Parts: sequence; C-alpha cells; structure tokens
Amino acid sequence: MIEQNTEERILEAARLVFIEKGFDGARMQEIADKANINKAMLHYYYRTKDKLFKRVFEDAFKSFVPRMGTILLSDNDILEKIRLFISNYIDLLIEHPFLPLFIMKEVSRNPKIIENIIPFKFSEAIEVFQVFIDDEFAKGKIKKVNVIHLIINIVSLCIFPFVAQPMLTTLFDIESEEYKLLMIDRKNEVFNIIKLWLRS
Amino acid sequence: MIEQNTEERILEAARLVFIEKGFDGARMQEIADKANINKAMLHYYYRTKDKLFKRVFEDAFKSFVPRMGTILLSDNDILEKIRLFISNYIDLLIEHPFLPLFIMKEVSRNPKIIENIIPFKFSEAIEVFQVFIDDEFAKGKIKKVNVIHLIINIVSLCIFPFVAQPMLTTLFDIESEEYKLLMIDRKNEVFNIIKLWLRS
DNA sequence: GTCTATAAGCAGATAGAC
DNA sequence: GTCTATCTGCTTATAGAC
Repeated sequence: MIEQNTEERILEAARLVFIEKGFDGARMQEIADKANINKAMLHYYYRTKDKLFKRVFEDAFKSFVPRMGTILLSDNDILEKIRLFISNYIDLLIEHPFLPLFIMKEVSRNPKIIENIIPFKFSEAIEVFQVFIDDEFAKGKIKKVNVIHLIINIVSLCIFPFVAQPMLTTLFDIESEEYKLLMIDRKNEVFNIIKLWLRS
Repeated sequence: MIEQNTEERILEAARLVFIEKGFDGARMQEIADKANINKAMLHYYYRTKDKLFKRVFEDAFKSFVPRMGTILLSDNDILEKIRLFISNYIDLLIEHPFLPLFIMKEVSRNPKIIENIIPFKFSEAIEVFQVFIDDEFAKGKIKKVNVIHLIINIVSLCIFPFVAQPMLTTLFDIESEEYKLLMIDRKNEVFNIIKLWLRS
C-alpha cells in the first residue's frame, strides 16, 4: 500500500465499507479500523457519517453514470458508438463489480440523493441522442427505435449480470473467476444482440 | 382491509417494511406500528428480528425465482416458451416492482441465505434446459447458444428496469405511471430482441 | 492532529402484570 | 394473548487531555 495521508486513508476505507455494506449496514468503527485510526478521527475529518457517505456516493455515482457525451460527440456511426460504449462499460464494471448494486440500493433508499449530482441536463442529452438515432434511421443504417428503450436495453444487458452476481454464481454453481470470463464474453454477445435488433 | 389475525397482520407489515428498507434499514418499531400492535408482540410471535426476516425473505424468494419447470415441461416450442416466460415474468414484476432489488440486496449481504431455499437442484435443471436448446438447434429452429447466456440475457432485460426504476425515472424525468406503460411495452420488445438473436 | 473516555440516544429483546 | 416498563448492548458523536 502506498503511503497516504489520513484524510485519503479514511476516504479509501469508507469507500470499501460503504460500497460493501451500504449506508445502513456500514459502521464507523469498521471504517476506522480499515483506515488504522480511531473513530474520533473520522468525525474530526468528516463531521458525520452522513457527510462521509455523501462524499463516497457522489464519487461513485460520477464514475458509474458514464459520460454519454464522449460517445455522442465521437465521429463514429451509431453501431460503432454502441460497440465502444458496451466494451468500455463492461470493462469498468469488471473492475468495480459491486458499484451498480450500491448505487441502486442507495438511490432506492433516498431518490433525492442524485438530484444535485447529475452533471448536466440528462433529459436534454437524451433528446439530442434521439435526433441522432432518427438521423441514422433516415440514412437506412438502423430501424426506427425509441431512444429510451435502446438505452434501457443496453444498460440492462451490461449492468444486471453484476447486480445479480451473488445470486447467479450460487444458482449456476460457478466460481467468481469463471463468472468474470463470462462477463468478458458478454462484450461481444451484448453488442451482437443490440446490432441484430437495430438492423432487423 | 380484510380482518386478519395478529400473526398474519405482522407478516404483512413485515413484508412491507423489510422489502422497502432491507434488513439493515428496517425497524421492529415500524413493523409493529404498521401491524397496529406493540414491539413485544413481534417477539412473542417470531422471537427475533432475524427469524421474522428469514420468513419474509423465503416467501419473497420463492415467488421471485419462478418455476422454470413449468416452462420446461410445457408442450410449446422454444420461442413460445420464452415468449410466455417473458410476458408472465414482467407481469409479476409490475405487480411487485421492488421485489428484485430487495432480493439482490439481501443475497449480496448474505449469499448463504438462499442455500436452503432453492426448491430443487437448479444446476441440474439448467443442464436439462441446455439439452432442450441443443435439440431445437438440431431441428434448425434456433442458432446454437449457451444456455447461461440465454438465461442471463432474458432476465437482464426483464428485471433490470425494475431494479433501476428509482434511478431511471429520475434521469429520464418521467412519472411512475408512464414508466409502468414502458414496462408493459417491454413484454413485446424483449421477446422480439431475444427472438431476433436466436434466429440470426 | 491524535488519542481516551464518555455522553446521549436508539434498537432489539425480555420480565412480569393482567 | 396482550400490554407497559425496562434491560442491555450497540452506535454515533463529542469533550477534553496531550
């Protein structure tokens, strides 16, 4: 482990504990232990459990809802954009497999938590994307689709296997390493499914 | 509300509170209030929070992991089986939209919780299903697919929109009634996507 | 900045009267 | 079976010495 100052150590420990246990299940004592300090120090640096949690959640959320902009603005056609998105996103999730369930849990517990985090007007970005989709339809590259269904389909296929990982590995009786290989497979699988649908 | 005896009222109240808040977030006091009794009665009927929770979870899990058997044993061909599964499953989820996230949360908190609930050897059922899939492939009805990918794809498309509902309604800025209509749409959408993939 | 000790409040569980 | 009162332990948070 690289040397870190106390504040960074606390944040790193808080990330681990909050993402694994959620706000309700997390204990300040456990965070303190992981950071090799005592509880008093947590409050010295972050005042309350709630403030420390908000900091962790915001960082997590910003890394989780990816910059659609990057994809929208690239020069590729629609299918190549989608292919890149899926591949990058699944790579991100393989690195942080418990992030999605954490976000889902906490937004469900308190939907208002994301109100002031979203970096731009998301629904406007959606409309821009819909125009682009319609444009590609006009060029005959894909069939006519509703952008909301398109997004839901892509993220469902990418994210759900990670949200359900603890359940699916038990039901299918496979190890976590083998499951990871399945996820790598899915980069092609998912793109193929979306491509076939868009071209039908 | 129909008249119920105390034990049933407690169980009903516990379902509401546990499914909304999860084990860590649930309070015995809130369950008691919802059941119109005091905390002492909860312990009289169910001894501990843990036992009451286990009862709620088991019921929920059994209603959530649907009887694959029903589909396997029906006389329909593969695509009709899948169509029925998707349609019935999304109907179930529209009725109980918060069930999936509850299950995912709790299995993640304690994976062992499902060990003694699964009603049959799930992995054996998977193998039977794989044989059936291979059979349909041999008849030229569908392309060759891995049964695990097939199942993951179907359940991802069905379940994820409900797990992510609190987040997606905020991001897309749509009401819960409108979202419900989207979910009804999906019964055809999802089947269509799977069908196109299997026939490619 | 870092520590020990402790306050204050809450949640699960039980005792015991009726 | 049902209630009130209470115990016990845990959790967040703070006071105050160094």
